[in-house]
Amino acid sequence: MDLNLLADLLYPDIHTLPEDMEKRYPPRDLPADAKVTRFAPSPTGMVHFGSLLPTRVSERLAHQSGGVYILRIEDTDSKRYVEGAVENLIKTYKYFHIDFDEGVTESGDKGNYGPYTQSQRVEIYQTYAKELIRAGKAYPCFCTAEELDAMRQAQEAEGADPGYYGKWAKWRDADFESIKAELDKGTPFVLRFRSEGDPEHKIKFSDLVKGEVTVSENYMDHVLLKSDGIPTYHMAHAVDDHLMGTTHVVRGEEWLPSLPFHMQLFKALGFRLPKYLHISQLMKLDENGNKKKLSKRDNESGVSYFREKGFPAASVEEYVMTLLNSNYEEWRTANPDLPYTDFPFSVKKMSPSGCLFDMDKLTDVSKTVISRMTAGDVCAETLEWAKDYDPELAGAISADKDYATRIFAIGRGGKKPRKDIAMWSEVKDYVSLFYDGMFRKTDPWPEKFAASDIRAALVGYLDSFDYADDSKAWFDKVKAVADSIGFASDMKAYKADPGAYKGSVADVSMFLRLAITGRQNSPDMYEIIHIIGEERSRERVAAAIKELGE
RNA sequence: GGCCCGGUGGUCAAGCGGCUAAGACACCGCCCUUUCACGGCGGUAACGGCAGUUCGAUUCUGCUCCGGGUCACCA
Repeated sequence: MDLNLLADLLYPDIHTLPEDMEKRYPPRDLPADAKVTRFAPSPTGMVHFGSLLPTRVSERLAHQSGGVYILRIEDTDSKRYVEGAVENLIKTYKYFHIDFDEGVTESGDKGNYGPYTQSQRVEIYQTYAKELIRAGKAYPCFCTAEELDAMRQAQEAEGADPGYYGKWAKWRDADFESIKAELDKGTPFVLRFRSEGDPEHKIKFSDLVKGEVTVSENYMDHVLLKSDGIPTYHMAHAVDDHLMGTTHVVRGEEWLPSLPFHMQLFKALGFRLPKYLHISQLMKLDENGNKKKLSKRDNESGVSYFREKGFPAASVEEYVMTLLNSNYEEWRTANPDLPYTDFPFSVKKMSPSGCLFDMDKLTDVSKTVISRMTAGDVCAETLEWAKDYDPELAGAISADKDYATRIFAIGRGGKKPRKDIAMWSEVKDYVSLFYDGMFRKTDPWPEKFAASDIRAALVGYLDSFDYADDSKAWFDKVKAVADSIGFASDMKAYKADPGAYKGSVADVSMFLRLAITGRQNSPDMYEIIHIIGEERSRERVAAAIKELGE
C-alpha cells in the first residue's frame, strides 16, 4: 500500500511536516538541570482540591531549578467543556499562589511555545499523525460505536481482554481499496496507533515517585485522533510535551496504566521520554461507612469550598506542603518566618502511597498560620473574604479598620500567640462582642450562684471601676469586689477551703465576662474593655445589673 | 475478572537488617491560669497475615489478604 497516498487521503489539508514543527518550537535555552513542567487541566468546571498537590509539585520542580512552569489547557473533549471554566481555573490557581511562567493567562497566551490551548493546536497534532501514517505506525479505523460494543461483548463472552487489538482490530490490516471505499462514502474514522507490543514482554520503568515499576508492553491499537480530528489525551501529551520541552511530567497515578502506551508512542514519534512523577491521589472518608474512597465531586473536594470557609491561601499552601514532604513541618518549626519557597523540596521525600485528607490537620495548620500573621493582615484578609461571603461583617470591619485591627491584635505577637481563628468564617463569632450590632449574650447566668450575688458583684464593680486603671489595678479592684461580697479573692486560699466562701474571684470574673462579652469564654477582659471603650463597657454591665434586678 | 500501585497508631508519617519503633494532628490527664486560647509535662495507640532468607527482620523475597487505580473516539 502506498502510505504517502493514504496519508494525503486521510488528512489532505495538512501540508506541514514534523520538521516544520521542530523548527517552530526549538529546544529551550536553559541550564542543563532546569526543569520544565506543566499543569494541564481540562476545563470541566470544578477545581479539585487534590489538584493542588501535583500543581505544587510541578511548580516547585520548575522554580526550584530555574526552569519553566506552564499552564496548558487540555480541552480536547468538547463534551466536557464548561463555559467559563478556564477563567475560573486561572483565578483559582492564582488565589493559591500557583504562578505560571508560560501558557494561558487571563489576557491571552504568554510564551513562545503556544498556542497553549489544545483545541488550537490541531494542525500540529495532525502533522505528526500524518507522519505516523506514512511510517505505517497509524491507520484509520471506521468502526462504529455499535461495532465496538459488539466487539467488547464478544470478547467478554470468550474471556478475551477487551480492546482493539490482534484479531479484533478489524481495520488494522485493511487494504487501500476498502479504506478508500469508506472514505468515499464519507464514513467517519478515527486514527489508531499500530502497536507492535507484546503483552508477555515486561519492561521495567523508573518513576520518580513510585520507584521501579514493572509494566507490560502495550498491545492495544489505541485511538490517536478522534473522528473530529482532535487528538486524544495520549497523542496530545506526546506532541505537546515534546514540543514544549517538558522535562518532568507530574500527574496523578491514575495515568500509570497508560504509561506503556505513552512510552511506545514517544518512541514511534522519535521523541525523548520525559521523566515521570505519578503521584498518589488524595483520598477522603466516605459519608456512610468510614471507608477510604477517592474524593470525587463532593463538597469538600472542590477548592471553592475552602475559599467559602475562608481558609487563607497560605494555610492551604502550608498544608499541601506538609502532605507533599513530611519533613516540611520540621523545617517550618525551625524556620517559622521563611517563605515556603525556601524549603528544599525533594521528590525523594514524596510518599508513594495515597493519603487521606485531614480537616483537623488543615485546621491546626491554619490556626498557626493565622496566629503568625499581623493584626493588619488578618484584618485585610478577613475583609477581603467577608466582602464576598459576609456583608455584615465586611460592613463592620470597613467602617473602622483601626478598631478591627485592634481587636485582631489581642494576644497576637510574641512567642505564644493565641490561636483562635482557623478560617475567616470563624471571625464573626470571635469579634461579634466588639460590635453592638452583632453583640448578644449567648451564655446564661450560672445557676449555682444567687442572682443577688451576681448583681452585687456587678454593682460593686461598677462603683469602683476606673477606666484609667492599669490592668493590675483593675484586677485588684475586682478582687476587692470579691472580698466585699463573701467571695475569695485569693485563689489559693479558696482552693484550700472552698466551703468557706460563696465562690472565688474566678467566679466574679466570670460574672463580669458574661456581662461584658456575653459569654463565659473570651480573650483577656481588660484588653476587651479598652477596645470597646469605657462607655460601652459600663453600659453592658449596667444592662446586666438591670436584667438581674428584675 | 486481567494488569498496575500501595499497606507502620484514628490521620499524616520517620525508619532503610539489630531502635525501649521518632515526630505532628486528634484524643485523654496534669501543670500554668480570673475564663478561653496559647504554652509546658505526661498518657492511650502501630509494623495486615503466612512462609522463606538471615545469628537477627518493620526493613529483603514469595504467597495471601485488604485498600486504591485502570481497562473509552474522558482526561
